[in-house]
Amino acid sequence: VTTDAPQRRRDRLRAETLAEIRAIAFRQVRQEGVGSISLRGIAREIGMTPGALYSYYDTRDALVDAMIADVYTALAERMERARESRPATDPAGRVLAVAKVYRDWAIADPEEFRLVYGDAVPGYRSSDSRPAAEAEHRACAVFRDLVAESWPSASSRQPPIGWRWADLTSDFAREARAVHPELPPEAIALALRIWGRMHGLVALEVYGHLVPQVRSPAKLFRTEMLDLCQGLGLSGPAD
Amino acid sequence: VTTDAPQRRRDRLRAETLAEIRAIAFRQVRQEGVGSISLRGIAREIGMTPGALYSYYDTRDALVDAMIADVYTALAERMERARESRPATDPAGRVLAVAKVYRDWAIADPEEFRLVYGDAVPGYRSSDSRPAAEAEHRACAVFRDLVAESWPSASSRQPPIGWRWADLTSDFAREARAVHPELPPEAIALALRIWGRMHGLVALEVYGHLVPQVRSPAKLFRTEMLDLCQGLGLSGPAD
DNA sequence: TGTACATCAGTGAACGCGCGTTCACTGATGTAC
DNA sequence: TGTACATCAGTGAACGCGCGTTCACTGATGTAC
Repeated sequence: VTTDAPQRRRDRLRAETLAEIRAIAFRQVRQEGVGSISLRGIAREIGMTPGALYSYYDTRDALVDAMIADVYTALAERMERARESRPATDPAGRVLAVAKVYRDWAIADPEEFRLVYGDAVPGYRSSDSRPAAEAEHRACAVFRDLVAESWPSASSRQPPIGWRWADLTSDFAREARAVHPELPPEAIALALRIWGRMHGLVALEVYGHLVPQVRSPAKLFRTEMLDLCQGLGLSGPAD
Repeated sequence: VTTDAPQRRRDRLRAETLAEIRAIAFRQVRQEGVGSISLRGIAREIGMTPGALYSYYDTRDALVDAMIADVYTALAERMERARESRPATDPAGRVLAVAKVYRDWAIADPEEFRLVYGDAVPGYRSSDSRPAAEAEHRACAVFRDLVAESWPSASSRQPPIGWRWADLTSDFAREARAVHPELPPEAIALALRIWGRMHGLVALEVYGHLVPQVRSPAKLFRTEMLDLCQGLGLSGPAD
């Protein structure tokens, strides 16, 4: 046991440093904005030489990737928990809970929102970071599950546009059919539409486009989400 | 007449150079992305010294301001024309026409979309550019007018959340009441919600978040817009 | 317990880069008599 | 028509800046006998 304790000590220190780098990077993003993530800035704040960071992240974009994955994963988890915070017998409550988490997250930390859903960093190109893709996948799954619960009442209210499985990407369609064999492609399209609907007002707000018009964006968002539930044929949340 | 012709010649040349600067800036935005607008890059391409640009724009941000105003104004005009491309007796057609213009514009030139609705440029802070604010105002007015035409059928379908004029900014509320005295604050909130609804899927698409899921984002968008019309109590467009 | 060696976190200095902005200037274009 | 002057577009060089990244190195931490 004692033989590998020292080894573990180094590992632990390394993990701590990694966490510290990320923490400082996040603080900078929150304070300076997403446009000013820089290794040199982080190095300065952590009290390290810029070069030293390269034993932790191969490149600046790798760090950004990791940050995006972190943020997106945390969001997906919160969305999952939000959905489960209401009983399955209260589908409207579930929709509203997820919506609230989505907006609260974005408004509490707009720069994190920008990191995930905006331009990220000047030179940065996404590089198909696997963890970020997985987080997005989980978030989508939440919308899909919400639809599954609402489908009994929502199905009859869909616009008259036929959807085929081929309209979705094959991976996405395959998994949807595996998890919810009872759902038609229209339902999956609906899930994406719900996502878009939550996203729209939040994106406008984060980028400052609602400020000149509305005093209470939260109320606007809630109105929109109640309208959404209505359109799904759900009665109001069981509050 | 001949006395000020030479004066005019210089003015004309100056105006041409101004236009050329902007044109090149736009080309760079479209090709290199919104993150790489730089005076030096423009100077290089136009065949000028960087310093020379300072007799045309006081600062880099002034140029960005002007570009945003240009783009946003063009969008607003297209939206206005789209609305008027259908008769007032076809409110659904008008909504769909505006929606189509909004998405087509964004997809044809994603970088212009980013310029207006995204992070713009790294160091850039908006500086409350008047022309851009006016363009946004015009775009909002289009949504407001769409609602005015749909309100007879839409009013009874609003979610049960009371809106007061005080929930809107005073300028915005004042003008809305002047132009459409018959509309309640709920209608104005609805206009903003419609904007958000068009914006959501488009923003997700532009930033690459629909690619992994859906093969035909255009169809998804159209489905959503038909659902929107349905929710407004409008019958299908008179096609 | 003590010594010889291996690992590895972090240093310090340098590389080349592109950026926004300023400023004294040149030389062509236009103006006034 | 011709000359002296004013305007003004654009030059060229420099300023200071911060960035990502590389690399030979030091010195502490851990390992093996």
